[in-house]
This record gives sequence, C-alpha cells and structure tokens, in this order.
Amino acid sequence: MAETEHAVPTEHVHLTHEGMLRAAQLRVTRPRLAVMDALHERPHADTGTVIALVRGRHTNVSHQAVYDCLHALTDAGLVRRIQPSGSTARYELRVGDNHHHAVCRSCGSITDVDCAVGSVPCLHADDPQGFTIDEAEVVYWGLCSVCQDAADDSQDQSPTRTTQPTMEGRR
Amino acid sequence: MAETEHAVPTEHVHLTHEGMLRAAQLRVTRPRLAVMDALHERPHADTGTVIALVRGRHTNVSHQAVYDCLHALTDAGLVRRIQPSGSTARYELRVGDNHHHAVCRSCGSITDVDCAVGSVPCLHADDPQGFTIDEAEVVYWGLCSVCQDAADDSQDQSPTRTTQPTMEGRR
DNA sequence: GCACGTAACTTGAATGTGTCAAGAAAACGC
DNA sequence: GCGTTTTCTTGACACATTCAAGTTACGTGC
Repeated sequence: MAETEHAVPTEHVHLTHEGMLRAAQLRVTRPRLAVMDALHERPHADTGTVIALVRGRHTNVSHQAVYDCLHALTDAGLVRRIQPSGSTARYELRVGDNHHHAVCRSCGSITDVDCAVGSVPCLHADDPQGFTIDEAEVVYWGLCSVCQDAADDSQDQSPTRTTQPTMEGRR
Repeated sequence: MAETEHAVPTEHVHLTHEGMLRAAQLRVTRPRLAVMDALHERPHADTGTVIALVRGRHTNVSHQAVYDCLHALTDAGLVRRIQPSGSTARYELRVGDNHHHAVCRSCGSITDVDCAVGSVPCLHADDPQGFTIDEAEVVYWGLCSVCQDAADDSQDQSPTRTTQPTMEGRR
C-alpha cells in the first residue's frame, strides 16, 4: 500500500489544498478536502477508491458528494480526469505539467510518463480537417515491469500487484 | 446522412468482410456481417448506433449479439475500439494503419488524424519505469470546424452537426 | 446431401457507474 | 450572529455493459 508519495507533511498538504480551493473560488468543505487528500495519497484512483478512502478516515460522506466534489474540482482545473478505454473514470491532482500515462494491460496500473518530445509533444496534428486542437492526450499501452516479469517467469502464475483491479478491457 | 464513404459496391464490401472473418477463423454469421457493414457505413459509431443500424436493415438482432460481435471482432483485430473520456465505447473497422482521433468537445464528433510524426509517432516514452509499451494512443481534443464557426458567429446559436450526440464529458 | 459438435445467438435478468431531484446542512459575506 | 447560496444527504433512477441458461445455426466430416 503506497504511502503519501511526496515527503510533505499532511498538515501542509491540507493547507495547500485549502488554498487551492479558495484560489479557485470554491468553498472549503470537509468532503472536498477529503477528496483532495485521497487523490494526493493515491494518484489515478477511480471513484470507488476515492469514496473508500474518504470514508475510511472521515465521517460518512455520500457517494453523491464525492461525485459532486470530483466534478467541481475537475471543472475548476484542480483535478484532472483520465479514463483509459475499458476503465472507469480516474482522477489525479493536476500538477499543471503536460504529462501522459502508461497503462498496464494486465493489472491496469497507471504510471505517469513525462512528455517524450519536449514540453508539448504530439500537439501538432497536420490540419485534421479544420479541427482546432487545444489538447493532446496520450495513453501508452503495455505491460508494467511486475506483470512483465510474471509473464516471463511462468505462464500459469497470474500476476498480482498492488491493489489495482484487474483490467480486461483492452485487447 | 452520410453514404458509404468509399466508392465500393456493397456486395464487394460484404465479400471482403466475409473474407476477413474467415481469415480470422471466425464463423460467418449474419449479425457479424451486419455489424461490419454498420461500422463501414458509420465509422466511430457507438454501440447504440450499431444496434440501430443493424436492426434497421436486417432482421431482429439482440443487443447482446451486437456486444458479442463487437467483442469478437475486437479480439480478432478486425475492429478497433476507442473510448474518449466521457463517451461510451465506439468502434471502427481497423485499417491497420496507426492513426489517431480528434474529438470535438462541443458535438462529440470524431475525425481520423494521420500520425503527425511519421509512421509510429509517439511510441517512444523515455523508459517509463520499466513499462514495455506496445501501443501509443493519442486523442486530440478541440473544436471541429462546424462548432468553431458556430462559436465564432454567435454565442446564442448552439452548434448542430451530423447525428452525433452532444458531448459534455470533457471540460 | 446429412448429421454432429461447437460456436454463436436469444432471452431475461443483474451489475455497477454515474446522474437527477428535493430537502437539509453548512460556508461565506455582511 | 444572520441570511443567502452553495454544497451535502438521501433515495431513486438511467444507461451501458455483463452474466447465465437454453436454443439456433455454422462448419466439418462422412
């Protein structure tokens, strides 16, 4: 189980989150802070995971509230929503940089990938019939190191990894 | 309503589809041919559209059969499944080339985009922590020419376009 | 051409993610 | 502190997709 990935005290994170909410002119509420904490602790978490994390450490929060929070935060640009094919919606605290994601076909784990080609990678599609493009979203599909090793070692031993659900969506 | 986009007689297309099924060692059934016809006529159609098209010109086909066909065809590599964030699954007859998609934030229409950087574009992520990447999927987000014009002209006139449903998923 | 075995389809129900709606609670500005 | 507005709670709903059991029909061998 992954701990907080950056070595930042929780209080400071909390204060930062509060400031981010205020800067975005959003009201500071317990559910919103809890959602942001959850996403800070577990990047790329899906909605169910967020709900579980929020409920794990705080008082009861309705699933609807979590959905509302995620929508509000996404609309405000504080949270980024990603949804690889075959997966439910996942969220991450937006870092503001332009990074992409690598998704493991076997276990569904998601890893951040820095832009391969400089800062703005594949944003230059050659005039796609009048389209005005403002964002390029890149998803790399493959096998994570763990699942790859498991596949190499033996074929009858199914790969297990972290707490991410198995992903069967993609061929 | 768009006609068949390539000037190929339907019979030939049908024969081609049958051959593709046999080559993939799949049984040739009416529902499968109907699904392939539907995708040939309407690329990037979602499941509901495929069901409607199949039922429109053929006898009753259960929705379950359409799902099974799409899965079988996807597994066999004859059909490619795409799922932009906020949209349901969409399918297209696989051309075998490595092309990407541009999705309109306003009307949800999808346009094919040829690879910007040569034949295999963004496949080289710089060693994403041991990931073995076999495919890079790129989705360009923006506005199609129609919705762009509509936005430029007047703001109170909502853009209308083809028969694609409105897309509200993405910010 | 006919029969058999298996893959594929039909029917019906279930799962689960996400949304809608109405009322209650709480955050923020004064 | 008080009122307004946003946000949360509760409950129900909508929809895409899947599961399961039984029937149909495709393809192969005779």
